[in-house]
Amino acid sequence: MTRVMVLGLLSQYGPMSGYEIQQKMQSAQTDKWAYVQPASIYHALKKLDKEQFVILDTLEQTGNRSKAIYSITEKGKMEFERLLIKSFEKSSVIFPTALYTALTFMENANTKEILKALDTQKQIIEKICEDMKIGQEEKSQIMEIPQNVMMIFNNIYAQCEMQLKFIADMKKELKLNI
Amino acid sequence: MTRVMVLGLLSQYGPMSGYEIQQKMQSAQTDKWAYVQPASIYHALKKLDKEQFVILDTLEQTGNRSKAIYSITEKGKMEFERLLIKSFEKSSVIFPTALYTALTFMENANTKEILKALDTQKQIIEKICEDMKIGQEEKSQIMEIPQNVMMIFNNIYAQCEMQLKFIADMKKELKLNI
DNA sequence: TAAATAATAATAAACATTTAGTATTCAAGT
DNA sequence: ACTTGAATACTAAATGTTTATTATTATTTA
Repeated sequence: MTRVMVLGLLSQYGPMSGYEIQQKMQSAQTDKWAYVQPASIYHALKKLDKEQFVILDTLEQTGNRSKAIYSITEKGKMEFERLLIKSFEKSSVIFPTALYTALTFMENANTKEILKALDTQKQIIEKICEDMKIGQEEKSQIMEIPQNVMMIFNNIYAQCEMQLKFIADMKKELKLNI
Repeated sequence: MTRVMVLGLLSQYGPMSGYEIQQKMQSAQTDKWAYVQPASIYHALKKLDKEQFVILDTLEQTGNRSKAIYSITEKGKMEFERLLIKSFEKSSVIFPTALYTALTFMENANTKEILKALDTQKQIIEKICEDMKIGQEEKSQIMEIPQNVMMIFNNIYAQCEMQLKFIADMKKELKLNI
C-alpha cells in the first residue's frame, strides 16, 4: 500500500522528497488511517528507484545536508494505474486501507474501470461471506460453535454488509458523474 | 499477530508441529480471517524458540523426513498472556485481527483484565474518532474537503461506531459470566 | 547571543511476511 | 507392482515494515 501511496502522491503533486511525502500525507489526512512509517517511505522510494518507477530528480544541498527529490517515471505512472485498479478490487473487509488509498487517488483512474473493479470486489466479499457461512454450517454439524467464535463471525458479517453498502454507494456516486 | 496465534494454539492444544498448527487454524476457522501463511508459522516458531517462549519437544522421524514438535514454555505462557491483553487493548478499527485473535483465546485471560483492556480500547477508538473530527474541521476551514476524502472519513466513522457497539456487547456478555 | 528546542532528512538493523518453491510420504486406482 | 495425485513438512530468498537512532538546520526563549 505504501507503494501506491508514494506513487500516487508523486503523480499528483509532482517531484518530492521522502520528507515532503510525509507532510503531504499529513495535510491530506491520509496519515489518519494509513499509518505509513517514515522509514517505509524511504524504503519504498529506493525500491521504486531500482525498478525505474521513480527517478532521482534533484539532490538539493542545504549546507551539510542533502535532500533527495524523486519524480515518477512514465513506467511508474503505468504501474501506479495498475495498482490503483487492483486496490479497488481487493476486499476492504478486515483490510480496508487498500480501498481508502484507491479512493484517495480515484481521479487518476477511468470511471468505467473503477466500476468494474468495484464489482469484482463486491463478488470477492460475497464469496468470502458465503465460504464463511458454509464453513460455519459444516462445523456446527460436528460440534457446537463456541460463543466467542460466533462473535467473531458475526462481526465479520456485519463488516461485510457495511462494506457492500459502501461499495454500492460509491457506485451510485460514480454513475452520476459519467 | 502470528505470535499470539501460535502461542495460543500451543497453549490450548499442547505440543504441535508447524503443520499441525496450520490444521488447527483451519479446523478452528481462524484461517478465515487471520490469513497466516505457512511460512509465517515456521518463522514464528523459530523466533519463539530463540527467545525461549517455546522449546523443541520432539523430532519425529518418518523415514527420511523429520517433524519438529514444539511446546510452549512457562516463559512463553506469560508472554502469551501479556500479548493477549494487549490484543484486547488495540483498536479493532481498520485492523480487527488482533481483537479476533484475543477473542479466540479469551478463556486464557482473567475476565476483569479483559474488561479493563476493552475499556482501554474503547477510549483509544474514541480518541481516534475525535482526532479525525478535529483534523477534518481544521481542514474544512482552509479548503473544501473533496468528496472522496469525505467518503473515507465516513466509512471510518461507521467502523468506529460498529466496533464500539461490538465492544459494548462483549462487555455485557463478560459481565454476565462473572 | 547562547542554549534549548523543534523541525528536517534520512539510515541501519531488527523484525515480520510473502512468494514460490522442494522433497518426502501416503493412498488410491490400474 | 506401479503410477499418479494428494497430503505432509518445511525452507530460501525476496520483500516489506518497524524501531530506534543520528545528524543537521532552523527557531525560540532566557
